[in-house]
Amino acid sequence: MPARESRTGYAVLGALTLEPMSGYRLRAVLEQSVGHFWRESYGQLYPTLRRLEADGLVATEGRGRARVHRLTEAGWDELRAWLARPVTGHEPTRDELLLKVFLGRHAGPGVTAAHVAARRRVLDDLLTSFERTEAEVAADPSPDAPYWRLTVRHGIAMTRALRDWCDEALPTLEQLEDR
Amino acid sequence: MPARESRTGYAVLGALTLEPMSGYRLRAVLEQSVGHFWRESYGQLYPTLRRLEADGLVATEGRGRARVHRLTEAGWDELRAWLARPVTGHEPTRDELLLKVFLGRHAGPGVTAAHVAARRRVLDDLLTSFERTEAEVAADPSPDAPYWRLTVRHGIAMTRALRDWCDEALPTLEQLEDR
DNA sequence: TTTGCCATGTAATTCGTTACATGATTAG
DNA sequence: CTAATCATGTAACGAATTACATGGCAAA
Repeated sequence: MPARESRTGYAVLGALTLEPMSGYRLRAVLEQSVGHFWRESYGQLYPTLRRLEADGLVATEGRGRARVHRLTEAGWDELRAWLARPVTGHEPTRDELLLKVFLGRHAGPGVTAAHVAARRRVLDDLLTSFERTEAEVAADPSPDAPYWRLTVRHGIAMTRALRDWCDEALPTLEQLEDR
Repeated sequence: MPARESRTGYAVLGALTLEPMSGYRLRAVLEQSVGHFWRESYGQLYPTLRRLEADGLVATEGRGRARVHRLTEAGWDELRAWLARPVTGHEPTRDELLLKVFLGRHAGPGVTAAHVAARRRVLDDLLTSFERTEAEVAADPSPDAPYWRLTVRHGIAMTRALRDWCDEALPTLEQLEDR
């Protein structure tokens, strides 16, 4: 049994607070807005939409290109109830890079450092991307924008910390291999 | 199809580099050493051990309380080959707290701040625990210890960054609700 | 002798991705 | 007309957790 009830359902309900939209659009919106800490695939999305509709939390209107899903009153209630519930779990995410660092002594010379360097390389780009996003959100007059901004700042903080860790770890690794 | 080949198998092989041990002990060792970024349950562990043995990567010796699993030469080779392969994926972990923050405007007053405060509360304890661990690892003469230490420092860096983010987010949230 | 830890495992269930398959609509 | 995008979905697969079930051994 999974520790978590269907979180995908709540991500969907959450995205539909923005406006009614198609499943396809939903995926794109999720990717652009919460993509840096939450990702959904079609294989999850469509079955979830049907389940939500069966439960009366989402209603589907129109057909063809004009087909959209929207939150029902029950959907809003369910979402608000979920928002009020304590955050469950705090599960450590499995980090493959860290596992390889942990076992680094058994790797060939330079191998682990290369992994860290590879990770390091993407972080600056990620950071500028976050910073551009923050500027956009800061200029967004939507009443949601301040909340969105907090999540972006979270991304910035974590990315910076990770970058600094890489910069600290790389010399250490090189030094370890001098022997 | 999962993006990742069985990472559990490599975690098991990795833990067995320390010494031959039972599945039960394996679980405990994993929890204590890499538990902050990697967690395995018995439901994964035992089937994985059998699979590894069937593949000739692990050999099982003794029986009863004296039963232990150890790495074979093939197991060492497989582990080293995996260590050398680039880290796959960089998947953003689904963060339920962030999703609730993102949707914070739709929550009742104080609700989102309470979630952040709850998270904040555990971080100091976590941090002191990490710092104690770091001191232990720093004093550990094992040739593995410097690598272990890097992963602990990663935990410290991330925890501090998260704590600082909470401290920044809380006043913002309170201010948002003044309206 | 009974409590607790060591030890191994299974069953049910959910989560989630990837690859595949199909078709409508729209812009060039 | 044709390529790209919008749109919906299914099938196969594997990862992973939780709860359950069982038993030996050792110490108090």
